[in-house]
Amino acid sequence: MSDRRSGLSRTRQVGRLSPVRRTSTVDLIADAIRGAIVDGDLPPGVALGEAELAFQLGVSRGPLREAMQRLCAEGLLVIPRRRGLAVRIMTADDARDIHWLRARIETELGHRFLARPVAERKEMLRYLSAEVKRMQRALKADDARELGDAYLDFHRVLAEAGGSARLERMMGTLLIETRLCTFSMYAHFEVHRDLADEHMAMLGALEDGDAELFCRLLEAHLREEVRRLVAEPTEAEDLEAGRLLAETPDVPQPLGRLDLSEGV
Amino acid sequence: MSDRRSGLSRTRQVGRLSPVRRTSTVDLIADAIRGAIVDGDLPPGVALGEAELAFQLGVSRGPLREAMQRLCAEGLLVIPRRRGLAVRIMTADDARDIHWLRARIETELGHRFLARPVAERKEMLRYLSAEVKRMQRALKADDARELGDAYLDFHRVLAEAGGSARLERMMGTLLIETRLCTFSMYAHFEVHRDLADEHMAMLGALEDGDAELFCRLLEAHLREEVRRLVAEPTEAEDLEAGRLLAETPDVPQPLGRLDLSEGV
DNA sequence: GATCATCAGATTGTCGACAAACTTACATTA
DNA sequence: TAATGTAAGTTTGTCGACAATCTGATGATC
Repeated sequence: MSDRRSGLSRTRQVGRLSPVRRTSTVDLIADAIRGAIVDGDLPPGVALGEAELAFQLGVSRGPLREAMQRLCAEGLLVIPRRRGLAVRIMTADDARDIHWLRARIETELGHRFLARPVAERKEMLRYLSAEVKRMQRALKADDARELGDAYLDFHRVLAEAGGSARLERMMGTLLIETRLCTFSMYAHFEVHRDLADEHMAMLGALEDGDAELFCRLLEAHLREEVRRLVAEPTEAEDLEAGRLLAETPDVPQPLGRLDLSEGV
Repeated sequence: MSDRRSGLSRTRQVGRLSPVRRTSTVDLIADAIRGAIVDGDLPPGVALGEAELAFQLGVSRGPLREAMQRLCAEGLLVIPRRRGLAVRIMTADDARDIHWLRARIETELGHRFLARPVAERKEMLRYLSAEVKRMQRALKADDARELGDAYLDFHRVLAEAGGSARLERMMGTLLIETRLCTFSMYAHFEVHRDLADEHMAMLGALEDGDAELFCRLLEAHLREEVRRLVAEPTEAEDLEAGRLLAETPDVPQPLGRLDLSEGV
């Protein structure tokens, strides 16, 4: 079977060359849009035209539509027939669902984390600690956006600890959806003063190897997060999926700095 | 805000009309391919050309490529650069991962199921019971394919009990991946004689409202399933992602009955 | 005055075509 | 004989264009 790799298999392989990561245009576009969503440059519910978006990204409509389908499968975009696309608006039910799922997944991630060898754990703890410090700095600077980014990255690191690509992907999507909840409810970044402290406590539990405490803290945090989200009733709340685009302003908004730097 | 729905909001709404489900071509294609994967018409790892596939489906390459991206996001397809597409080959690690995730999700589904009102539960129990009977019939007839389908449907019904679209979608993908595991390891449908009995027991636990027993039975079943899958070492096992397509025969195989009946 | 029909405008869904990239096979050379 | 260089062939990635469809508004009718 392996004689197919004729030339290579008999040649001595020196060093350890990792395979080149060649990303397709569709990947680039999907990442750009995903990033724009996370950054808040594409607010939920705003109707976007394909042609306009494709022009801004510097690609034609073909690859853009392919990327749209991928993001739609992730649940980040809605594609109403013949109405372009729009970032999905999260409802209170979505918020509950997302945070409930995250609780189930992340508590398990905590267990998986603590099941790893100490060396790996130490390295990850460094990363986690760095993110907590980032939260603290952002809090001092009153930088809601930076705070939110550090928050997402903290949980992303946690997701990596699971050692399952499938799980990591799920968490990645859930985290973006989490932010979409914020945007859908508040329409802007929001500072929570106790966020850093909560995560400092979680980090401590992981350092101490106390799985149960970690789970308790995490679930409390997520519950609190949901409470904050659904307590504040906004216009987004009573939007149903069906008339998702009804509220969008007629003037197509400028998209902010959407850029696909190296694409063509 | 609601005055946008001018004509309708003032008209008396008779009966309960559910919104028309207008499926796009991309949806149709994605469903067709998904179905072909589940039916085993598209075996894992076989390289497929876009043009050929598009022709068989009676569509052009544009929509097909969009559908490909969606299925790729679901983890069912791999799209190597400039090599067309192929159904993903599941490894032993994948099998473990999938079944582990299913255990986490489905035990929770059991709890959610038992938390529902009795009336709803009864109806779902009928569906579940029907699937178990289907398994028994298939077992008598030695129909591996029918058995497998009933198995998937049983767990699909369970997924619906969760009341979370997000969770249902995850489970849907995981179930297809489960079948992909079978195809990847055995390359054909496989009859397990105790499948019906195992599910009969689970059904009984749900009828009795015994959540703990249900979870125990379910986890035992999934563990057993993994054992069966990884115990049988096949050529698919030692295939790594990188040379996924290396083994594909040079003759592009006929795709079986891939059909998009109503598409154009 | 409200409802319905008609029409123009704009946008999407789909297709066909071209060029670039990759694979495979063959010839050449050490 | 094995490895390298070259070339042809095939397939993808991308783009531009056309037609079908939907939206929104205007005008006619009861």
